[in-house]
Amino acid sequence: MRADAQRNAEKLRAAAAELFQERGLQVPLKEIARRAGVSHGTLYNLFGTREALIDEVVTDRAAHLLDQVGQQALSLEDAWEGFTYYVEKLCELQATDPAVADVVSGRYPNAKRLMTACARSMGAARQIVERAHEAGALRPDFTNADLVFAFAANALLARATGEAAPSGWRRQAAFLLDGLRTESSRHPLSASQPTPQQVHDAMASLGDKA
Amino acid sequence: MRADAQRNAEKLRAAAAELFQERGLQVPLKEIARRAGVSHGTLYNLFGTREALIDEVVTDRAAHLLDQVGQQALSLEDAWEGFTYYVEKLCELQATDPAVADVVSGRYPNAKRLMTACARSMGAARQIVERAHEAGALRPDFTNADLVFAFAANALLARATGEAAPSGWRRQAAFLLDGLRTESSRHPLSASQPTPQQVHDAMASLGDKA
DNA sequence: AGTCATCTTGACCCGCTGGTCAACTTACGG
DNA sequence: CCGTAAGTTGACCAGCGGGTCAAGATGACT
Repeated sequence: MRADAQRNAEKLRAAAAELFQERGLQVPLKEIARRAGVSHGTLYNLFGTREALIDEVVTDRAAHLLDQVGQQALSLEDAWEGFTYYVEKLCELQATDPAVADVVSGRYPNAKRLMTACARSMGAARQIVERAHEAGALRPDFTNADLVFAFAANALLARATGEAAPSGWRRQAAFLLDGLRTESSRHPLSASQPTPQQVHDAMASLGDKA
Repeated sequence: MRADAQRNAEKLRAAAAELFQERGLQVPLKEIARRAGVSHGTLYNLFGTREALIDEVVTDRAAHLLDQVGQQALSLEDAWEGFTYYVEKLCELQATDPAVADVVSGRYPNAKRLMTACARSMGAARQIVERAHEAGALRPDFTNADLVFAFAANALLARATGEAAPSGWRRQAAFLLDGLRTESSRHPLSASQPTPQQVHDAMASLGDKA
């Protein structure tokens, strides 16, 4: 690789990192090129696809953040505290950082490294939910899939209302958490669980409409 | 107005009603014209703006549905039952009918009749929340603004995951409701209320991104 | 310095949206 | 039945996004 190409790749990575973080993973590639000060042709040249760029620029940071939150949650003595910490922190991360929100919502199936990081994070979530169940703190009918939907809802709400009402999502998250304690499960759910396939499809299509 | 124009207007209204209901209020106007079997020029001719078309085609049905849910909720003896009925039904309406979801989310400020219907519905919501508060069933720190955000979250989630997991939103709504009972308010909220201005801005910008 | 592979550029393609308007067609009253 | 006002049409404008590629520029090696 020639030195100028190297430099341009670096400029593009920097611009992409900024824009992804500011506006999410769907920012126009041409805009990234513009901010980097190179032609968009060069971007296509050096990275080929959006996914490749994401994988180089977002994956490590996102994986690090997600791992950190998961581990911190598991390191807390109390299982319920760990669970609330996890939910709150992750919601905050989503609200703060659109790139992470998009990662959590799990589209971009072609970004391989990203997907593995995402899977690892899901594992942590499963552990955290399980531990809370075992401690008898989390209502038993709350599943991992429900958590995924909750994060999806939070991501969408935070993105849609984030600028106008920066902590709108926060109260919703708090209300939800209060509804997830064991004591609340007196009132049985009427809606049945979605299948794993449904969860997967739902997440994959998160960004398609609206 | 000439008879053929009348007929075309009718065809356009019918097509618009269908498409709005199927896909929400942002469907391309050209697509409405296509389904109606007329040129898009004619649509602009007869209605001028999207808002005008919405006002003619959506307002009455949406207003009727919203009023009905509100009145039904208030007619229930038990204040808490009324509240849950209202939340559940309205969430269901949003999930079932993208047009109504868009109405509830309150964009399209130029559709005058729609906005007044929307305001009336907000009034009913306020009553329902108040009554639940007075009955001591609803946690005291839950406000009207929170309800608006909850509906926004539900609309976004239902639209994003509706096809893949048609009742994903339902469980979220159920968990939320369980968190809204008075007993749950032991755990005080840390996030402060959004200002009315924030709520307004947040709703106005709901459809802009993502 | 000269040469050639590598790299960059920006014009160009596609499809999608909203929106306008001159030229054509048609309904309807006299 | 015919003239004219009313209505319709589709080509056209502009803007957005993704994506390609021939032509030109430039880094690097001899």
